[in-house]
Amino acid sequence: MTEPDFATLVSRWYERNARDLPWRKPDVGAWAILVSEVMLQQTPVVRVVPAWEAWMARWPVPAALAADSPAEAIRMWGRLGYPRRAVRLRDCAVAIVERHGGDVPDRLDHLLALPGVGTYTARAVAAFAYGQRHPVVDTNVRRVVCRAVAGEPDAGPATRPADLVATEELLPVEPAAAALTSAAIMELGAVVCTARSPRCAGCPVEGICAWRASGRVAPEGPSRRPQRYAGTDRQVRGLLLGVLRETTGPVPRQRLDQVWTDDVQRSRALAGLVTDGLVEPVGEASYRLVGDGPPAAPALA
DNA sequence: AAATCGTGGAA
DNA sequence: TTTCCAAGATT
Repeated sequence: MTEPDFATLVSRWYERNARDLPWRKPDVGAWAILVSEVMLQQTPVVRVVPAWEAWMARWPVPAALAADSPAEAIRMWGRLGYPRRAVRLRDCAVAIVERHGGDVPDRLDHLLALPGVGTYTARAVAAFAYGQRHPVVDTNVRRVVCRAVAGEPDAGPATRPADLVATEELLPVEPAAAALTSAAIMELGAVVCTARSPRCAGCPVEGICAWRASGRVAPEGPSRRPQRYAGTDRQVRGLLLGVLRETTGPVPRQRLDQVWTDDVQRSRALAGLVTDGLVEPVGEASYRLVGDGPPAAPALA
């Protein structure tokens, strides 16, 4: 008899240890999966759970979100971060209604064509919602595969085609089993094979992990580029949006001016929010979240 | 292809 | 206190 392979070991572990997340319930549809995947982009699970519950209660189908305003989507997004995702998710709902009759498409190419849906999210939906056999590679999977298979301390900065290939080779042939395996690898990276202090004791693949076998060599050199936040345009955008989010309708520019003293930076941040479709000018000296109120008066004849 | 884009909690 | 980083996408 042969030893269980990587996919089998991780899948068995997952079946006993998977977290009980709401979007993993057996009856959730593709829309629920899609919403969760977008919210989880760069945002921790613990913060997503309540936001996802509220979002799904309000907009249980794509058509419901598509019929509401970007402003409402931005408000419901709350403080999940990267609020462009809220606008894109609504754009995505509109596209699903227009192109696919209101149903989340199951084809990878159609998914990839949706706003805010990239390589990871498209594959995640195809696999987790529709049970298709596609490698689903996020930062967790990249790290796990990089360590366990290649024996390297860390993965590259972004998902590359080689990562998809390396992951695909680990998946079982049967589509449902492959999808389960992808979820399992992701979960392993999230709770066991973590970035900072991996808990190798209790890892289901400790015995066949290349990184473990080589003594868990540390990453070389100074880590990645600094990720400072204070004083950046991002912070200013966040402050501006915070005011607009908590106010209904137009906000006088004079009030927005109070969130940041540097005129140049504040103006640049506000212009960026407009460019990104989050904010729109109203009249001469006011701004509001996009669609937050009646549309601008049409030109009179 | 490197930069940009929020937020908050834990180490 | 500072630093790290958490299911990426877009340009």
